[in-house]
Amino acid sequence: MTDTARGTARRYGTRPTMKDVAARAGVGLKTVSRVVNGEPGVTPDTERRVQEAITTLGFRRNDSARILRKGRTASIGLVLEDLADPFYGPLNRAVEEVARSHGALLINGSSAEDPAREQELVLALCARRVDGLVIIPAGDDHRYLEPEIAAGIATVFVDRPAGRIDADVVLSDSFGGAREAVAHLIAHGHRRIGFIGDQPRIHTAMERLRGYRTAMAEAGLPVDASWVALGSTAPERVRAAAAAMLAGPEPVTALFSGNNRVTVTAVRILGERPRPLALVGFDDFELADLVSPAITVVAQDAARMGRTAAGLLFRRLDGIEEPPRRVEIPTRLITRGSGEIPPEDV
Amino acid sequence: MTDTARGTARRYGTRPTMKDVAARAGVGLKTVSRVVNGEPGVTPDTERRVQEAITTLGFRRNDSARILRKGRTASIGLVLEDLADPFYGPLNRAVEEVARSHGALLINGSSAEDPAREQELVLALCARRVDGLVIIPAGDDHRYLEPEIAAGIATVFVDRPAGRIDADVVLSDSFGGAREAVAHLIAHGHRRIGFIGDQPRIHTAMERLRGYRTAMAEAGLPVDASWVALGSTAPERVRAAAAAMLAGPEPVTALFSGNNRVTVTAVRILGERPRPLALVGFDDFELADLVSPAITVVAQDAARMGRTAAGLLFRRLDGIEEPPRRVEIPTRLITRGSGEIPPEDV
DNA sequence: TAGCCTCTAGACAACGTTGTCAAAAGCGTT
DNA sequence: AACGCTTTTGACAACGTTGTCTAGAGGCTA
Repeated sequence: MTDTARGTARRYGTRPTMKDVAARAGVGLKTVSRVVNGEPGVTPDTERRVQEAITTLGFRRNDSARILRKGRTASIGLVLEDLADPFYGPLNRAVEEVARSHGALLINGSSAEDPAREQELVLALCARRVDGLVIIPAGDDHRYLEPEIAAGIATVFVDRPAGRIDADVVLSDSFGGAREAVAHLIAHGHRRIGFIGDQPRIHTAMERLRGYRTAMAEAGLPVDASWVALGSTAPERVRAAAAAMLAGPEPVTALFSGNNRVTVTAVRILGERPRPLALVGFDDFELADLVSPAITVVAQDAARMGRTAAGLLFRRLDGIEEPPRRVEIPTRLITRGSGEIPPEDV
Repeated sequence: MTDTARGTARRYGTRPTMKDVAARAGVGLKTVSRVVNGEPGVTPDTERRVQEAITTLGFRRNDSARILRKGRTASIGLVLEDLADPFYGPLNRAVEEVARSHGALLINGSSAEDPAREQELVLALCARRVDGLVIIPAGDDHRYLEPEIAAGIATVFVDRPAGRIDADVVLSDSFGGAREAVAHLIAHGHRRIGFIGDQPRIHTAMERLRGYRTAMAEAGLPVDASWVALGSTAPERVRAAAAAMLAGPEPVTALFSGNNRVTVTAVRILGERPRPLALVGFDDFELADLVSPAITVVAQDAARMGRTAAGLLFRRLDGIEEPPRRVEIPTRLITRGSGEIPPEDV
């Protein structure tokens, strides 16, 4: 093969470069670059020759080199808590769609709710020079991001606010949603209501607790210390918390669960009890209408949160300068039955 | 500031490079590289000076440049059908974990079940020179990947086999699972069983259909053409298909649903009917035990599929040469009630 | 003290692309 | 036939890192 002699042969594991294509087509390097990028100023005839060489050699532009040269990577990073959590699926997908519409790829990873791992992941993404970051924070101190932001990496936080730095953030109205949920239970006659939520260091957990307390206070109801349980969302912990609230002479007659994992466990507990227990869960889930009783929930619009966050990110990337924004996405109470069980039935 | 004069000042949006660090620390470029990468042959004193400069300037290695130089990107691509589909959550997460344990990042995207979009996404990942790809194929012709594979990009297909190329693939035992499911219904007395599955161009849909037909044939049961409906998994389509099977003088007495989206709709339909209908679904889902009746399913181990696929990928990346493998992950029938309803009750 | 060896350090090229600039070619006008 | 203009083309440097190679410093032995 003449190519071998010319030095444009392909060894296994070695890819042809623009130089190879140029040699093959008998044109200059830059001309190949122009063809590959659809830049003007190339004769149809030359273009054809280059295209031919590209096809024969199986050339594909090396974006690593392009990125190095251009400075922009056309990729954004998404750091969330757990890729397997159904709550993040629609959010993930929404961010991807927006990225795609801007021609960017999505690099993502799970922090597993571990601040150290979050930081490690975020900095790895920064080293890759992603153009921007969408972060569902696990930690509560993000000052480590300051040099990165100063260097131009746009950053938007979702679901929970950033810690100790000023950045865009998109939140659900946790406080309002929780307050509405608890007020709903109170309206149906409950006076002793338990709250099982996520770890206290998680912002949304505290906001939902605040909503709970506010609704109780507004109704003039006292809150017994034993009615509030914050901590891990592991089923055993949730079971233990629920058992504690349901024991004793004055058990709670209704439960407000702070997120979808807690809710699922709570539904299981309900199913095992002889008599129903009123329940409202924060965050909707598939089939919530099919279990019996159907579960009343405070629904968050995860897809909208993702879209909003990614939209904000690309606004920044498009160079729009404005002070950091805080966007709150409203929640919606969906009544299905479990929240409307009166205390007498419990 | 002396730095300005020296040319090592930081402008907004410009990051310090190793050159800047070197100038600041008064050492050579390569020495900085050695410190950054923990290579030996640097005096403790020199190392300290370099570290100091790194911290002051807020330097972070540019991995784009590193990748260009080294040829490996330490990242793998994952292309799946829909990031928001709960079935892919655990798979996604499992792949991520394996990637992480190998020090690689995960770039992913949804094909939305569109072959053209799959190809576009895959080729974009190849242009980024990911080290390997895990693909849940939407298309049925993957010859476009040949040059990429020849160039050394490792590729593993999951859930469905590759089309017209020879590559590693990790599958569920769709045939066996379906056969077992239908045999289970037959064992409970059903003779007219409907199958609602995914589009015929999807490999798993056909395999499950084959399992269905085999089980029926093995029991000596005829299959009426109207009992089989392949197509979109949109709720309306599934409803229409079910309605057709349940109409007429000889309606089906049991339903076998070909994937979890179909199952969810089928559960809804069941709930709306005055009398129960036997149902077995392919693919487990959260709360399948809590709806009533609880749903009997053929469970796939998505996490194991992801782990296996990623494991295979990294084996290839570690240079292990062997002919393409086809791994089949067994399924498991989980009986919960809906599959054990006898035909008389229907 | 000369000779040799080891260890630290830096100069330089290379990875594959794109931006800049200048040369060459084509064409119409005078 | 000479000039100027536009269009096409390619040479070259640069992006920020790492691998190779060599120089210099320092210590040890003969």
